[in-house]
Amino acid sequence: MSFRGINNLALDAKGRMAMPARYRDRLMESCGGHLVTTVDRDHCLLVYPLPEWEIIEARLIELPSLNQQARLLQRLLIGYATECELDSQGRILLPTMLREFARLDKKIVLIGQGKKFEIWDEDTWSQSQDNWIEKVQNGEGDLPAALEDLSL
Amino acid sequence: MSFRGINNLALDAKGRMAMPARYRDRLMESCGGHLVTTVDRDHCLLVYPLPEWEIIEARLIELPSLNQQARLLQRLLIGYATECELDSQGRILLPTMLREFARLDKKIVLIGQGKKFEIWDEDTWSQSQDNWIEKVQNGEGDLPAALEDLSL
DNA sequence: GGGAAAAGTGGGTAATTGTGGGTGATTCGC
DNA sequence: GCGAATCACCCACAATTACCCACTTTTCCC
Repeated sequence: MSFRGINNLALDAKGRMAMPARYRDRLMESCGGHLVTTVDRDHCLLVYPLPEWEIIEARLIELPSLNQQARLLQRLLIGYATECELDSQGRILLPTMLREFARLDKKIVLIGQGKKFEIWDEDTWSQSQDNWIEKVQNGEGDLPAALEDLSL
Repeated sequence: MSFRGINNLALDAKGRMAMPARYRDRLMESCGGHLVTTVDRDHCLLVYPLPEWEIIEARLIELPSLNQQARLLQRLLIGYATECELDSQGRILLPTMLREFARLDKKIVLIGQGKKFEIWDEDTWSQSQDNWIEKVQNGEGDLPAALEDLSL
């Protein structure tokens, strides 16, 4: 069972985000409301249920330490990873450092992405999106083999 | 058993679409009225029975996370994917964000496309159609291998 | 063609959800 | 040890959503 869907939300003055009600039950079941938030290369935030995060983290740690790319990934993802718990009203507090990293203003976008969520600043999201659609349509960039014969 | 046929429909003031009656029985059987709506690159919406969608989604999630193209596709398709249930009158509510994405006005077109449906804004639909026919006639664009030996 | 049934359309109400803010407790630094 | 800042919980309001009912139009059958 995976997370999907897009939500327009707002941060309150304290930097809290209300997790949409439709996800809450599932989150309480799968991780007791214990979440981990970290950053992504394209300046958005990632939110994992703790157990899922631990798998990812383990994989990251095992990456070859001498590889430059691997080290950068480790520093970003593990470095910024912060535990956040759902409060009694189903909100999580996003730490200041993470909000700054993703340049989150008041209006944000939360999207389900399978095992995780992504959080975007609304402006960043809509700007990037126009870009993507263009790119995807023009077929810019290399298609991984797995995509070549994807039938929707 | 696949969905086919084209339907001229209208959204009501709340953004709901009445699923044509001839599909309803089949939809109730195959997924209990549990549908998933998401977006497509050329600004229309896709509607899948939940089980069908889950297959697609699983494939998308397994794509390599470091590939740019794959991430874009995931964000669009999984990000926008929203569960919609047929209500007691056989309608589905299309979320505001999806309606905006596909620029749906009042008059829309619903097209059966095998395992899924496509929803277009009526104007977008008729314009695009003219475009395509022209392009196909002029033989613009490359044919992927799978199309080269397609026999109609 | 007339009647009945089904389908499409519209709207009201009540419950849920998202958002904002206040207050007390705790923690951290000085 | 004290003050300031932060954090967690509580309550309240506003907007949205889901559910329900009623009306109009079309279709199908007799």
